Amino acid sequence: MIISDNLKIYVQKLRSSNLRPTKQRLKICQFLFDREKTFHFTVETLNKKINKNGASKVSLATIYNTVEAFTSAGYLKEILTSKNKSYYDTNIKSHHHFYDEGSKELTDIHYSQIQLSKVPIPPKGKKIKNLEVVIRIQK
Amino acid sequence: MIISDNLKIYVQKLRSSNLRPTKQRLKICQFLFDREKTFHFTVETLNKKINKNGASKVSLATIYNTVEAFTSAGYLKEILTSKNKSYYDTNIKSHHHFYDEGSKELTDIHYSQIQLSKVPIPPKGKKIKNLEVVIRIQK
DNA sequence: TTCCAGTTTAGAATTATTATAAACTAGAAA
DNA sequence: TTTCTAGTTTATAATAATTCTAAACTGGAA
Ligand SMILES: [Mn+2]
Ligand SMILES: [Mn+2]
Ligand SMILES: [Zn+2]
Ligand SMILES: [Zn+2]
Repeated sequence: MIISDNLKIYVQKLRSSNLRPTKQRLKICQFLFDREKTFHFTVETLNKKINKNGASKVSLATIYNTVEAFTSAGYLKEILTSKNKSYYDTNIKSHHHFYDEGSKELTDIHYSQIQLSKVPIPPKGKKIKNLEVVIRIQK
Repeated sequence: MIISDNLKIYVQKLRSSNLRPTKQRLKICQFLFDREKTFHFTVETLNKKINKNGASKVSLATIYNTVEAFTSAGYLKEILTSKNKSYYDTNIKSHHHFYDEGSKELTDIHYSQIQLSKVPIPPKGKKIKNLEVVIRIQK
């Protein structure tokens, strides 16, 4: 079901995340990366979608492990915005978000849409790891 | 142990949060608000400190309930920065933070220390609820 | 083809948080 | 003051997200 060009890319992504290309992991890759547009998800939604139509099942543990490995390797971005649940993003370019507190959905804000004209210097010996803004919105 | 001036303030804070001034809640107030400087905490650290030296105990449920009520009433600010735990701030003025991923500690950034010279318009029918920046730092 | 380190998986464990329900109490009213 | 009751406290159970475990399974090197 995976066209061979993409297969190579997925195998490469897995290998460089220190993961062997198994059929479960390739199924996850296909769902995450075989798309025109990037998207946001939680482990809960990913698990439901991956295991929707019968065929073979992928365990929740494998989904957690793979998402975690891809996040460490930089193929997914984790977005901390919600009290009890982690969100992930297949858009790994640095960018900002709206977070709708009603629908609990994230929307991308292109990096150039926010300009920080003044940023403080971090404490001695510390470096800025990440400066992405989450703007909370509601009705 | 609570000087009477502060007592009045605490009773007022509790009443306006729709809470009766009980001795457990006053103990929490004293710990949170009887200080020169504001500070950041988690429910876990607050519970430990409140119940450190013997005397009378305050249950974890009461701590959760009181913190939640003060947050809704605007006497505490909740800061979502960590995957599995909520942080709270007794500094309720709008301001930004450094979050140290090593020590897991928050540091205030005065509101004027960050200047956003360009901010996107929220989607139709939505308003910006909050625009406070968390800058992740590490060694 | 063999073989084993790496993998998958179901289920248990952990952690933060929220809910429950019985015993207690603040404070209004008698 | 005493009574009375709605609100409160508390221990404990329940829930939800996440992480761990250990036994069965398999990718791929040799
Ligand atoms: Mn939680
Ligand atoms: Mn959790
Ligand atoms: Zn995004
Ligand atoms: Zn602060």
